[in-house]
Amino acid sequence: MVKVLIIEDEPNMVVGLKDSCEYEGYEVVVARDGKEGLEKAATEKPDIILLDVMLPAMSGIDVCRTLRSRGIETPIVMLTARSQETDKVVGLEVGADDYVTKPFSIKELLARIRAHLRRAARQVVDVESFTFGDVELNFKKYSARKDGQALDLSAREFEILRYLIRHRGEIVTRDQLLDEVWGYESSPITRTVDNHIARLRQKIEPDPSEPRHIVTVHRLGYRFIE
Amino acid sequence: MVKVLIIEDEPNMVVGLKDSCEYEGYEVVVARDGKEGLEKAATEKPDIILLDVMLPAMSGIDVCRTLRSRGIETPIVMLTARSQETDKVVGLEVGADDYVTKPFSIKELLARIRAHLRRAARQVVDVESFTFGDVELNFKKYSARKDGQALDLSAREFEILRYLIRHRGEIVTRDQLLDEVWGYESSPITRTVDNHIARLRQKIEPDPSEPRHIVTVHRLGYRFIE
DNA sequence: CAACTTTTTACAATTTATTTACAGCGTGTG
DNA sequence: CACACGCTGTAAATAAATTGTAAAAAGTTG
Repeated sequence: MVKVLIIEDEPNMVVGLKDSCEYEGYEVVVARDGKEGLEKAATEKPDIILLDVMLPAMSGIDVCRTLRSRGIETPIVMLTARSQETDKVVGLEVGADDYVTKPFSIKELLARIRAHLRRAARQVVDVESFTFGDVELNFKKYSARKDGQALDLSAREFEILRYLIRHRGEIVTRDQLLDEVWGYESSPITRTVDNHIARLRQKIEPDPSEPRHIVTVHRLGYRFIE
Repeated sequence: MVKVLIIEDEPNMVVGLKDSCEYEGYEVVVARDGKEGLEKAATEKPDIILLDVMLPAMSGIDVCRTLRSRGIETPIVMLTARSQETDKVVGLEVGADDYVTKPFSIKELLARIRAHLRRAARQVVDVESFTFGDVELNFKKYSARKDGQALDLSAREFEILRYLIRHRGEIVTRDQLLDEVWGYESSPITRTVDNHIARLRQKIEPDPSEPRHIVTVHRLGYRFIE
């Protein structure tokens, strides 16, 4: 069973989050301040942590930094009333995985939680490098080669490839990619994915006009084949 | 036999619902308040639940939320006198499958119940892959083979096959296919279905001019036979 | 600001879906 | 049994939806 640790002092917020998470079928543990949060993160071993930035005594930023410094790699979603960009940057720098600004829709938050849990679950079987055709990828170093030659891929391109490879053989929809690679909740009609795929094909396919690795499945999406 | 749990306190309503359901051939269990409802949902294992929003002590919303949080996935149809949109939204958010506002026609309610039961029944027998004759389908990967050879089916063709297979042995009308596969509400006269069936036969039948799997039932529709 | 990456836009190319048209079939009737 | 009439099969034409991709616009980064 999935366990969620909520570190939040504002009672109304706690109730709302707790109910939503329990409704989602998660087990919930609540901590009212940073100190308690640190303790419970260690003892309860939650699968994900929802962390308010504004806490009495010890700020969420500090809690997050401390957790990471202790080697705890549980996904952390930061919650805040402030919408300043700087906060977001600090939060992510300090090791949070996601950052949600109040007021947020519960639906969106739950979706993000699901995404993190999915990602975390998958990481176990994740590989550091992957080779197909004459392409060689190193996900840890973000480096790639084709025919032994250095190949220049952007961060986004790497993420797309990583996702496709994780799901190789399966059909991956554009929505799925937008959700998981871009982190978008709902997708307006956009051709972004197609464009990235096209560029990727130019880079990795032996013959981009006749893709062998990133195959399109009409009406459904794409499929990666080794 | 289909069992319906009615959670409702108003006696007249109970009688009306009970009679209608029994006339429809369902077995009926009644709970007079939320607490009793929760108990019976667990002990009686109904196939569907009709739940009044206005209940003494514990509201229908709470009952619904609790049921879902306990992992009970039985279809829930909420009944209410209020017609505010907000109620509806809350109801559906909290995990109800449908929402009917009083006064409602019994006929409509029964139709909705049937729809939910159909849907629920289908989910159980759903498969990831299916084999018949020398054809092998994988609905998850949207891949197909015939005689071991890759077979190219469009997304729509897959959906038609999926529907036929779910209802194998039964007669499936063109309207049914248009409704369920195409999502069309009402169907003007069209030969679309016939054309798709013809194309499917070309692809999957050993001898398309003498169909063995997708058989036409004159004046009624088609029937899938393994 | 300059170099780069990402996203949007626009339109062509491709694939799939639908309609049309007509031949042939099934069935009930005189 | 022939014949009418609605039902079905299906090729071909037409329409619609989906995808590829270049180029422009917007956004990022150092």
